[in-house]
Amino acid sequence: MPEVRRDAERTRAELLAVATEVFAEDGYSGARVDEIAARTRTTKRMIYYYFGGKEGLYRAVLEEAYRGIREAERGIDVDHADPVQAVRALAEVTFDHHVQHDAFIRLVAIENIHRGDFIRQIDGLREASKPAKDVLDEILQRGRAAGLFRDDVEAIDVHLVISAYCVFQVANRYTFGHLFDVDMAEAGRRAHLRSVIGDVVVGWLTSPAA
Amino acid sequence: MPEVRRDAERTRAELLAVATEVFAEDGYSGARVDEIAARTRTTKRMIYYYFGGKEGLYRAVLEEAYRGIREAERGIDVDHADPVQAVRALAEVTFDHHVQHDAFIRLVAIENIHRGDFIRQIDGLREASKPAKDVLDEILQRGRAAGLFRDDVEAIDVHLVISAYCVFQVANRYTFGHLFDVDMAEAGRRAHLRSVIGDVVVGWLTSPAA
Amino acid sequence: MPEVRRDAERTRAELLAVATEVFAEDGYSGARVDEIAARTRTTKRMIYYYFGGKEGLYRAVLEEAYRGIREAERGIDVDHADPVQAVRALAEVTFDHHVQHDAFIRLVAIENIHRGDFIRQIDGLREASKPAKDVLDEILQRGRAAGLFRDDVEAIDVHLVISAYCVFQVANRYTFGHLFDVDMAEAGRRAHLRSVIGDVVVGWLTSPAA
Amino acid sequence: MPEVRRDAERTRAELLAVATEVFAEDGYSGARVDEIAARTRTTKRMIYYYFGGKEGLYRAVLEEAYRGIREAERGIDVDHADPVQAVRALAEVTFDHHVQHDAFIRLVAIENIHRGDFIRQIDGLREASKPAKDVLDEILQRGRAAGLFRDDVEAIDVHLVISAYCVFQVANRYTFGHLFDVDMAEAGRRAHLRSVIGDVVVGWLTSPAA
DNA sequence: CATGAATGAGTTTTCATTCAT
DNA sequence: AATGAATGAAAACTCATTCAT
Repeated sequence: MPEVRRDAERTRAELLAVATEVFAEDGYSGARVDEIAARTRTTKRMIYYYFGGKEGLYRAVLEEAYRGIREAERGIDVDHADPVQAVRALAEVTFDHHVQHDAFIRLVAIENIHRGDFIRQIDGLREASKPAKDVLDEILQRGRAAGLFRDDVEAIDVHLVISAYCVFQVANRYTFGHLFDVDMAEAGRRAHLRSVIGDVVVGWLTSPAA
Repeated sequence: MPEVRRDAERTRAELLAVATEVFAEDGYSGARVDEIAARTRTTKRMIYYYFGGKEGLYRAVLEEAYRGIREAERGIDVDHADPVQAVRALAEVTFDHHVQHDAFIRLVAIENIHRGDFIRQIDGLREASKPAKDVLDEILQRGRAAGLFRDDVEAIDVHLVISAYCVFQVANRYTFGHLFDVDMAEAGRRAHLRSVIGDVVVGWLTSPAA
Repeated sequence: MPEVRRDAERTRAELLAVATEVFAEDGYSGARVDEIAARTRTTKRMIYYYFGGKEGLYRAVLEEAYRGIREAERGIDVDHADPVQAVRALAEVTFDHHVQHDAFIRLVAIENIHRGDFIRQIDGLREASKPAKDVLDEILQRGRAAGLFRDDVEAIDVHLVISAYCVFQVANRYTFGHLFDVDMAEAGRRAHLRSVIGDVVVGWLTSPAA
Repeated sequence: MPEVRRDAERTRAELLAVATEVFAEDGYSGARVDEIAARTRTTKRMIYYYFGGKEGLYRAVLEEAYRGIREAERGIDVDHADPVQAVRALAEVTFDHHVQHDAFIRLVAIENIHRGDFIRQIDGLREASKPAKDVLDEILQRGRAAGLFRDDVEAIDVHLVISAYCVFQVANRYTFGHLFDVDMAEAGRRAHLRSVIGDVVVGWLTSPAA
């Protein structure tokens, strides 16, 4: 394996890692190509060499971030026999996952500000997102079959409820925290927040259908 | 009545209105002072005259936006005798409210990217946010007293669940919609989404305490 | 006497006083019309009304400052019978005068940066400057007649030596003080500096002609 | 030897040279970044690249100017055996030096208008200024030892007297020249002015102590 | 692959001055 | 005589990108 090649990979990876931080921190427009390069062992020129420019770098960051997240999600395994326990565990694990991936959530918020213009250009992302829903699907089916869950709720809706809660509690913690004078990141409060989403989903799913 | 004074107000207001649009559209860094001025009957110079600069203008936009939203919220009135009906109505009205104030939600997302640096500098916002929680408080108390609601849930948590759902469904609709191939803004889907948050909250609150 | 007229005078005088401070502080280019107006009870518009603009105001400031200084100088009276005592007294009084009129000296420095462009436009200044030399002339004549002073020194040269020393010690005190690590404005140092110029002039004048 | 590197030096040096002229001519506030760039083979952008901004450029100009002057001063050599001749020569050489460095003196005046704010930020300037005093110290000591000079005069005071005269005669020549109707730069006048400072210092130092 | 220098178009900000009343 | 609002030209500064080596 040519060592040059390896350096190239390393350079690319370093650029990507730093760019992820900077874009997550300052947004697309707020991020500075100069700053990204400066935090690296390489020079600005390499951004153009490897990624074609600022936009290409941002796209690469977004893609890499989604891939990393999906990878991490695959590690999530919720094989409780009891569907109620399973869905609560899934909610909690999702919660933890979001807390741990603050930078990713910021990138997603930024991408939404841009109306998803860049994410649409990334291939294969949709496929990678399927498993998230499939796991839920399976739990819901078991729950319904056991007469534990109401039968008018679809996996995508449950996923939406869980995602919304988990994302919001990280992404909007500054404004929400300020307005209601709570520190959303403080340990005790976090534990409480974590328990709430489980209660919400279980309470909802186990209530009688409308 | 001095007409001069009124022109000043008009200039200021126009600047603020246009700036709200532009900041919501492009973010703080992405917004261009030139563009804001160009969409106005005045010149760039007036931004500095009235707001001191780009940052001052952004701050004024944020403040004005929050004030407008709180004002609108005060119009929300949910006086159902039945607590269950009341909380569902509140969730749905909140949902509608968010759908209607897309620009505001974008501003809030932008402000969270900036870690709430500017919102903290605006006085009196916290006070204005209190009513939102108070309305819920009252409904919950009635629900608990009637033995309809579980008694281990606080108003702030309900508010969080509702807000998270309503905000997410607007703010993250581009990425979520893309990944799961749904148009979050399409009428039928919107109606469904609207009914879900009611189900979630009612199901949760009427389920047995943990 | 119409009161309006009096207010006008007061406004003009206030503008002039503030402008003197600001120009002396920041130089011609560095001074801000807005700042001058803001420190006044009137508005910017009055600067244009009374002085035609920034330049006119500066010219008025310069003229007024020179007039004030010449006025003050006329109060200087050195009628010692002894020419040696007289010239020393004059040097010391001049020293004190400069120390007291820091702002004026700054204005003169500023005007010299502008190569005296504005001072040349002020009429009658030359006439007002004559007395300064005349006083010296008289002392020198008495000193020469008494055989105390060398006879190859002219009043203008003595005036130059005294002025140079007195002005420099005020005007250049920041750079000179910094480079040689002394505080030129400290009381003890000031007293010493004051005595030096007397020694210099007396020593020079009483030394044998070349 | 990389020619690229040399271009960088050339660009920097050219910028500095032109900036020196422009700042000396128009003062800090009066100088225009655009004008400096225009007189150069590079663009305005390079000022920010190399000096960070207008202020950084001004600071660099000031530092460079002082260094150049001190360098030139080191060339001044006054090794007359006779202390009287030596001190007169020093005064005259200093006079010539000031006449030749008009731009530097203007910069110093400008810096004093700014109360020495920038000079204080330049390291090592104090050290570089020491030799000026040391040369005088040595001459004075020899003069006192030979019984030629009064023994109550310190080197710093002599330096002040000489500097004040030489600087004033250049820096304030416009106002002084106008008020007393003399052309301070005319050759005959210059020669006379030059002889005066020698007379002053020698007369002073050789006069009896107070 | 790598790098420091350079660039031009754009972006924010400032300022003396004038207008309408 | 006075005032707040408004202006346009100019000034400082920034940024993504490219060049020469």
